[in-house]
Amino acid sequence: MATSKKQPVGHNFFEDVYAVVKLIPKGRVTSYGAIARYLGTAMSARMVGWAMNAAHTIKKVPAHRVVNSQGLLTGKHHFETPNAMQERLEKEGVKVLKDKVLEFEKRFWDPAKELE
DNA sequence: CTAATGACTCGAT
DNA sequence: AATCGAGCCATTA
Repeated sequence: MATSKKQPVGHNFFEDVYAVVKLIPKGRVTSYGAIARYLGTAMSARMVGWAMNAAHTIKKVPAHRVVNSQGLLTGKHHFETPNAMQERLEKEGVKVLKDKVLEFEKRFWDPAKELE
């Protein structure tokens, strides 16, 4: 039991990103670059976004809490519906106006600092 | 192997 | 404010 290896998810890279995203407190958001810096030099902001693309397939990651450095919901087009991302954020207490997180700096959750 | 792409970011124009 | 270019690195063709 539980000795199954060769999981379809053989990429550690993605799991690292998922782990951080899952740790984002409810009502908070973070950016791709922040996650990238926390994971290290082997990571780049683009890769985080790329990992999220796979994450949406798995659907176990609160990708709606990840936005770009401007607080814009850049990935909303990758959700089931373009509104899904905003709806979920508002549902958690994060106000979004025109695809942008309000009080982004206050909502911003930096893993490099919070997990320090 | 090379080339192109991407849910990014920053600085310059 | 808007646009462009370069850096970034994994994934795919």
